[in-house]
Amino acid sequence: MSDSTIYEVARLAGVSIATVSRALRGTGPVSAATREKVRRAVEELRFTPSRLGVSLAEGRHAANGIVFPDLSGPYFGEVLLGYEEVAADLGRSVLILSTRDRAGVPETVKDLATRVDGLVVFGRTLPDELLTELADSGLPMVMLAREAHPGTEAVRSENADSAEALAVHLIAHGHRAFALAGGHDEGDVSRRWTAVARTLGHHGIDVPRPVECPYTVEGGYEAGLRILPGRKDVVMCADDQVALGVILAAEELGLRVPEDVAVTGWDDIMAARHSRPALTTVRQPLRELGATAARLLDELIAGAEPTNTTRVLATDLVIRSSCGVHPPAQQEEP
Amino acid sequence: MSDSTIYEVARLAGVSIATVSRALRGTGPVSAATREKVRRAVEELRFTPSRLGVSLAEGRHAANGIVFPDLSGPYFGEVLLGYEEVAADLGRSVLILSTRDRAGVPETVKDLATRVDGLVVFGRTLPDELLTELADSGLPMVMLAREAHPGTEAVRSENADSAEALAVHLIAHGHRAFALAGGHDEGDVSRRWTAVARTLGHHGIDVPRPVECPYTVEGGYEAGLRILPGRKDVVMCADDQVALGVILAAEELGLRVPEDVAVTGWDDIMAARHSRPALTTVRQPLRELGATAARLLDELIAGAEPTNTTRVLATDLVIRSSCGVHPPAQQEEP
DNA sequence: CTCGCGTGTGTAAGCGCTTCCACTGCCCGG
DNA sequence: CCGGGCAGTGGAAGCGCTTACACACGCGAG
Repeated sequence: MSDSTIYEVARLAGVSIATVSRALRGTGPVSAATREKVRRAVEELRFTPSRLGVSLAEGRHAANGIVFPDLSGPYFGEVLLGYEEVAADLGRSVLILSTRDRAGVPETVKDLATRVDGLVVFGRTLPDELLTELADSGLPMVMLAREAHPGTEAVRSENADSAEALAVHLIAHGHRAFALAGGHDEGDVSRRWTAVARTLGHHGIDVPRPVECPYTVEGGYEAGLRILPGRKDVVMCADDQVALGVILAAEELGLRVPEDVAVTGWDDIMAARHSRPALTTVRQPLRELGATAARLLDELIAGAEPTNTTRVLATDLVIRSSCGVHPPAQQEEP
Repeated sequence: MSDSTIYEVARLAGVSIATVSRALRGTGPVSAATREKVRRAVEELRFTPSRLGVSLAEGRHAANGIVFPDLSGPYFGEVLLGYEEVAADLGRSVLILSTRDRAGVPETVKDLATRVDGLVVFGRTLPDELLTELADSGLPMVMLAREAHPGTEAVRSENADSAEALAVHLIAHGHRAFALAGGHDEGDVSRRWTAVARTLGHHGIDVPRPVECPYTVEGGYEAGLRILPGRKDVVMCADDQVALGVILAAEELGLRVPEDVAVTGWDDIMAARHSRPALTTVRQPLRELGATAARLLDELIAGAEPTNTTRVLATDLVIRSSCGVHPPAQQEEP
């Protein structure tokens, strides 16, 4: 971009750069005649102020960052969508960083931090020391899908109550032999499994140990192959992708869902609605999660003090057919 | 971010800022003792160079932008994933901009352009004049999922041959009454429909006019309700989401897929594999599309001259059950 | 006829960095 | 014993902008 600079505009308009700046931003008084001269010069040179110069002088970037572990699957895309939308409305650009397993993440994140006015960080994407270091440096930060770290805000969706409601529904179906698919040390999921365990306990049902697996269809498939030969009534999965994988495994093993084994997911991704059997799951307000994070971050950037508080967004239990047979009236449109 | 500056590091280390810079970047000679003093000062102050200062001095941003119409649905997320991955490996940050229907897009894009070294633009997201203006200003640009605009590179996936292969397959199934769901003025899709029309023509089959609809499940559902009462054998859809919607509409109308009507998609999103019937579709290498764009852009930024060339990536015809009944051997794992 | 003030404009000081250029020692070959 | 060269370092310009401050001018009030 060999763009023209404010100096060339000033020269062409026959004024000083200060006047050009004032005319363009509407700060300070500028006579109508001058304003017009500047306007013409800007047009002729196709001048757009360099963001670098502006940011350096203003001391702000007008940009936000967001850090997530991976962009695959529908989950992060949806959240990002809500985030970008609000950020754009607030006049801020969005920088994304997907950490995956990549090495050198701390350096990359610190570099990102010098490009933005604030950062949204997903779940356990970054080590706690790094979060502390960033927060201590005064960088506004919002945590997503986890509890607030000291010096930040946070937003996640509800876990325990929904998990309990789902478990209760499954018990009402008559299911007694439960299995859990998907690792459990991560914040959100462990919260759900804890609630499920409590509920099962209340009903005198054996509490299974979660079978760890990656949160992908393949991961669910592998987990399903390990779990299903154990003659379970129902497999509760950490998310919808895992559930889809478990259903695939069930098919492979000649088991019918939900007649032989029920399966539930979490998130309500698009495929959950279209799969057969359609997936019983818990809908998270993904876009709203992103949008809320963007708004919280904006408040912090505007100067609000971090409250170390976690907002909790409500979820919806979505009953479809994968959890057992329902009387028609009870079923949602598939 | 009240970060420390290179001046504070220099003072603490007892050297000049020039030396600090050289020590940190490894340009120019620095004695081991000095290097160590600088290292310690950097550590103590937790110094990370301001990207703003670096970029302004270097005259480059080490960042790429990407502009797409919308982030909803799996399509863009996957492409973005491939793009971000390669960009990150090349040491570049990624700025995203989703235009949606928002007003003031040209201004926003121009602002974005001053934050990056190069831009990837999706399909027909931006008006041609704007593309020309950006290209003329010397901004390296890569077009995605469309033909190259003058002064740019482009990458898309193959359309005509795959569309023909799909049509041939459907004809072999015995289908004769074709319908097309999904608008057709957009580049990629119109290319496919043209190829389908040619193929049908060769076989003496009536060429239907595409029924316009948004590329969403809802759009497909609406289109399906309009199309299906017309007693068609097969509905070819602009993408998988539309196809899923048409299947929903078929169900609503009491039609069985594929026995009463066959349905095909395009893209091979996750839901295509898990829906029942599983969707016959054409797999686009979405991540590879993004990755290729990132690499092309990097070459342009490195100084390569734009060739106005369009790379075409190969697709895969994915035969599943929504297009008709196959002998078991012919079917892909669902 | 002044003084004071508001309007309109220019000058210049940063913002945080990179890098060209100049300078100081010191070592080594002649 | 001397000059050339080089390792090591600092000074300062410059990247493109915003804005505090200074200044000039014209006007109405005293």
